Amino acid sequence: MTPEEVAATQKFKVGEMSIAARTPILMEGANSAQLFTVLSGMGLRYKLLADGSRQIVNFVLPGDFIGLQASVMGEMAHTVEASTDMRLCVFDRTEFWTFFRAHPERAYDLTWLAAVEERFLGEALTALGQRPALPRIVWALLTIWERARLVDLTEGPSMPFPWRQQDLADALGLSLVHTNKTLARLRQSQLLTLSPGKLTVHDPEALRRTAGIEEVEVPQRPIL
Amino acid sequence: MTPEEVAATQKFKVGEMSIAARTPILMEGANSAQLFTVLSGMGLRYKLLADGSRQIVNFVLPGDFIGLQASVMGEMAHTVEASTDMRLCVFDRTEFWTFFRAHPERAYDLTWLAAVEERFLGEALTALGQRPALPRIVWALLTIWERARLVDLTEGPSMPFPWRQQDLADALGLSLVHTNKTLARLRQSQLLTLSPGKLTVHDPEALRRTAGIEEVEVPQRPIL
DNA sequence: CGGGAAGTTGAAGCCAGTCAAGATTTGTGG
DNA sequence: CCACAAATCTTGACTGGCTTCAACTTCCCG
Repeated sequence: MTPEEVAATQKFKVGEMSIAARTPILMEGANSAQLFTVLSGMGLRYKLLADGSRQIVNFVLPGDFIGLQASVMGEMAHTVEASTDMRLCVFDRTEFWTFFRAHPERAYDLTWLAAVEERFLGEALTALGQRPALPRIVWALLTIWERARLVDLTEGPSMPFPWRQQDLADALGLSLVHTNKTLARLRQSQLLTLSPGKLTVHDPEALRRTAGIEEVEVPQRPIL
Repeated sequence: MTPEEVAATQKFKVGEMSIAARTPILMEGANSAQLFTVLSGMGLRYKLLADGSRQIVNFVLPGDFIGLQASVMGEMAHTVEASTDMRLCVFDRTEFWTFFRAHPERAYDLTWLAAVEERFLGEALTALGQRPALPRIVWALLTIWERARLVDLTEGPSMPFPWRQQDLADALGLSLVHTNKTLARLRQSQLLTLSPGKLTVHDPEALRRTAGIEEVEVPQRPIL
């Protein structure tokens, strides 16, 4: 961005906002007047079904954009919830589109962000549809870990992991019990350790090989 | 669109193109100079894995937009292939962005299309992650059927279905055998008939109930 | 220190995968 | 127009990865 663009973007930032852990940010079906960029903290996107089951659609990290669906389609297709305390950059929806009409490059970035999410969901779908439990879990954790690296959340091989095993299970379409047992196997193989609050990836290369994963490529993306 | 907008859009249409059934339109990893809107015919989006398995990411119907990922991220994350003969409206990528800078409303539409795809993939992920085989198949077929209705491909309760059972299986993460047996059960229950080339939905309401699906809502979306 | 949430582990059962063979349809060359 | 081959669909039998059920342990936090 040029300095002028940054200034213009700043002008449309309504403010910042703190959210406590375990609090919903946007609910499924909501048509919020606000949009957010995550400044810090982590969260979850999920859908709830009538029978009480839950599908976690993605994990939310700093830099993520929240509320695009509501802006463009009129309502969110999933709920977004804070897993840790979060700080959000708040934009106003109406101003937002005014801003975009004036800055087509930002519209391009927005489309880019949507395309990145689409791409990720395609990969997630492939993991759920085609991979057995162990490679599926490896794929998910490696992907989160790579994303965390890009936003500097890692300390060497480790990163904060504020999610429960139940969350991971709900993301991957596995039962909690099987998820737990598979994580135990991974821990014993010394390739990866998931302990409460912390994920450590000891050998990404070996993990990729044992799980038959070609590569975990997190695409470059713009930040608003 | 206003008449002027239609005219401007027409100007950036490079031409039309016919594609034979079973021909790839855009390959995974490709960075095409062209974008397409489907005028007629049906296709598939899919990803291939190293072990030879295949995940079908979506079914392609008239009105669908192809090539957004390559435009914005530099490469396609999946392959798009024609299942029937198709006619495509061709746009040039470079001109395209020029056009969009001049017409922000079209940029809005593009983002909308990306958001619709993101929403669909979230629902597909939920189906694969949370639903057993029978409701999963019902969800997929009802969704395709509703989409087909919106573009007037249905004749009463029926629609052309150019895909094999193997395609459906690869879309839903099920084996061909189990897909076949589940389809047989649905046929016997008189709710739905899938025969080669033709899908007939006899009782959408009852299907939704037996499959525990709240509603199949295909969001409104712009067409370029 | 007590209670609730999260993590762990074992046992039993089932949904869906795999293997295998046959039936049906489609396409094609003689 | 027929005959053969290839692709797709169908069905049965067996197997196994994952789910469910259940109990126990560990970790927090008030």
